[in-house]
Amino acid sequence: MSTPIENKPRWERRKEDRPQELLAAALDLFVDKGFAATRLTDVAARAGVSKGTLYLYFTNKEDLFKAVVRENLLPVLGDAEALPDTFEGHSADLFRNIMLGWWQRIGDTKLSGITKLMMAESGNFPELAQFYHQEIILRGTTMLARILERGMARGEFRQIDPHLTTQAIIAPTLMLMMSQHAFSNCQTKPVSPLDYLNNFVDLCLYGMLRQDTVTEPTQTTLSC
Amino acid sequence: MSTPIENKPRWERRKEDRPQELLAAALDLFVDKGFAATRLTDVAARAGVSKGTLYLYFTNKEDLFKAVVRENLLPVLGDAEALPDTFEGHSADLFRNIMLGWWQRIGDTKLSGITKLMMAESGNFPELAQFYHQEIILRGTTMLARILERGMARGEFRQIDPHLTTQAIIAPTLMLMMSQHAFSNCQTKPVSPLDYLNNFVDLCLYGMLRQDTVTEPTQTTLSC
DNA sequence: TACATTACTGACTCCAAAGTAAGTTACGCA
DNA sequence: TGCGTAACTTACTTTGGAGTCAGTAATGTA
Repeated sequence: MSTPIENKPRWERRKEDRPQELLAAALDLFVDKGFAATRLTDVAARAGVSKGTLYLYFTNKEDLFKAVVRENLLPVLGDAEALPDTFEGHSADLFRNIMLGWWQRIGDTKLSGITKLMMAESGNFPELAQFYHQEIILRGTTMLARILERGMARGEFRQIDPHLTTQAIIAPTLMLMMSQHAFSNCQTKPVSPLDYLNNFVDLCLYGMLRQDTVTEPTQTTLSC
Repeated sequence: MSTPIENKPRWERRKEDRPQELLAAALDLFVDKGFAATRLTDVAARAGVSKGTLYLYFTNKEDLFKAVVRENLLPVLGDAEALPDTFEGHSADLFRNIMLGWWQRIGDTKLSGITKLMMAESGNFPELAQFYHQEIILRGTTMLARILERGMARGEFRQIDPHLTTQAIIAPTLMLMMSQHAFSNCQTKPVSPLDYLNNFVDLCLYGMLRQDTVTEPTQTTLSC
């Protein structure tokens, strides 16, 4: 209980690790409270350093914020994009694979908080929003659209509008990420993300109508 | 061009209208910048009054914020909830009606911004988040679930999990609302919300699979 | 037209958090 | 073991916006 002779220094020099630790702490707080409501003192404290140290590695609050978004997202790029090219098999399976893999790699990670963050702050940081839109949203939609086109080309999917449908598919995934970080106190019966995703994939593939009563949709909205 | 003799007073007494005008101004700025980044001076200026006037009608910033959310949402409640009881016809039509009506009455309105706002600030205002979750999200999901159950009861929809599917349907609607207020500079090709919604309704009803190849899903996820 | 009332203004205080810089301590190296 | 460097701390200054209040002017009333 009592502290014996402590030879431990009051603090250590860890120049290499500080940035990452500060970024991780900042991500947590930004996601939780938003950009403006986050205090840099708290970020520093969570990273186990003082505020002054933070300013050794980041020039100001905005710089820190941008670094949080960029540094966390860049490592993720490109992994998922290869899969559609090499996959052999029914497009429905490819589709389900991609959705669940996405969840595993990104959604079920601290990274999911960035989505909520960007949604909230995109108006205040236009160029950063541009970056996010270009590097994340656009890449995701493009990859999905290629899967839909693959399915149509192989006669496995009916003729659908790839652009609109992609948007419709991305949306619940983004929502799922965000709902991990919002209304967390309110969820009377929290939905299991995996159940949710699987159910959504079924909905996309099979629709809601009974098979024996189904007719092809009129597709008044196929506008491209 | 030159101002002639001006008898107009420098300001008017409009006790009755001020609150609404202040709320409208606050909604715009809160949605745009978030709670913390919004300056009350700007809110007052946008409403055409000085900051002091704002404090005549609202006790502080948080009070204004709560009023923005509550006052804007309460008038909307209850309208849509009656429809499913009286509707006669195929559940697919009822479903499409509800979705498009919802968009018309709420989504395509300034109210849609509140969704983004609550998503971003729910962590900072727990009781308000509770209110929103209870009075908006829960009501919406309940109504939708009843439509799904109606469809299943009448043999028009296949057996699906009402809870999960409802969540899956609500999500894109919420996203659509939010995307009206985020990344507005980035949309290279902005999607028409109505096209998007119609396409999504088709996706929900008919799925993606070709009808001649379709088989009933395994429904591994029907867990309730 | 003078007066009373009160909606409204705007300059003020105050505080919290961003940002700074002088001082302190860990630690590599002779 | 002592010295020099620089990673880190702490106490400081600055800034910006929330909240206040004494004063001003619009409007109803006699």
